[in-house]
Amino acid sequence: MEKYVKILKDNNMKITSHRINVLRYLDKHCTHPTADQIYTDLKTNNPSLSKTTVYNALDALESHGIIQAITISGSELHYDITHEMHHHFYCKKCGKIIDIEFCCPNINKMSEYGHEVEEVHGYIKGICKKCIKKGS
Amino acid sequence: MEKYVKILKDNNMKITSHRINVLRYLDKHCTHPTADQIYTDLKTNNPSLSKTTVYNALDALESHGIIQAITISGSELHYDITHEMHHHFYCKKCGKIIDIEFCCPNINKMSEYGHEVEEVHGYIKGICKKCIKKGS
DNA sequence: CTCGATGCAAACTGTTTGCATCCCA
DNA sequence: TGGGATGCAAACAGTTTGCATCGAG
Repeated sequence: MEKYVKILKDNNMKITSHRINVLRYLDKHCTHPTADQIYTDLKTNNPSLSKTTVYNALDALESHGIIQAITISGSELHYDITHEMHHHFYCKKCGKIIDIEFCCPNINKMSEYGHEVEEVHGYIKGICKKCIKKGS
Repeated sequence: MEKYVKILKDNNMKITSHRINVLRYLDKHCTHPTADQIYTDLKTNNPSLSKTTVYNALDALESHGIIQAITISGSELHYDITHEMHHHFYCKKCGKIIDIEFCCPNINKMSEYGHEVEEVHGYIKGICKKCIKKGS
């Protein structure tokens, strides 16, 4: 059984080819794509695909905690497969999102506040290495 | 000279009453308001105020680093006066944004990556204390 | 007097909704 | 076969843009 089928099955989600494709796309691309990027890329091999379906699939996957929405850009959502905690760097110039491998040890302190923590996002914004080089 | 006038002057920004009002609003309200909330509240005492002006003022203040846009909700921008580094908790139920007083000691590690860091945002999402109580 | 700030309306973008049809379980 | 998934179009929300007018410096 394919890896993605298993993930869907384990989460009691109906198995559809679109969901598998979206999931595989996010697994294979570490670019933190937007719904539109996923839609455009998948549509080339699957012309009947609708953008609504991509939104539906992303919502379903997110609500099961399989993927996460990244709100770093402020204008559109980017998506990431949920795995070990890591942070993100957002380049204000080229818009690229880069994985940052450390994470904050103070997160455990959150329990002191009495809120129920479901997600932790570390967003660092600035100018990326490449754009600095280009700019100078 | 009023505090807010000084801030604008120090940043070589033209002093206008709208900008002062937006700045004062953000200083007095720790609610991380959206552009629309600021607009609605300021409009009651200043009926001729336009939403475009609020957007312009927020953009100008942000580009000078006086305020920061918070992208935690994913659907609309919230604003915060820039002061000591702190993080934010977002309640998925009531939508409230709550200040979190700690910040991550690993931020200094960012220099290792070669990117130029301008902003650091720590976003924690879940269910807030009040909503937990209400829910049970 | 000049250039940036303002206000209005229209445009734009990403996302959501309504509803008929389709297809997995 | 039933209920959730799909696809299309229209609706929506937040933000941006164009442009004429206003007002701070």
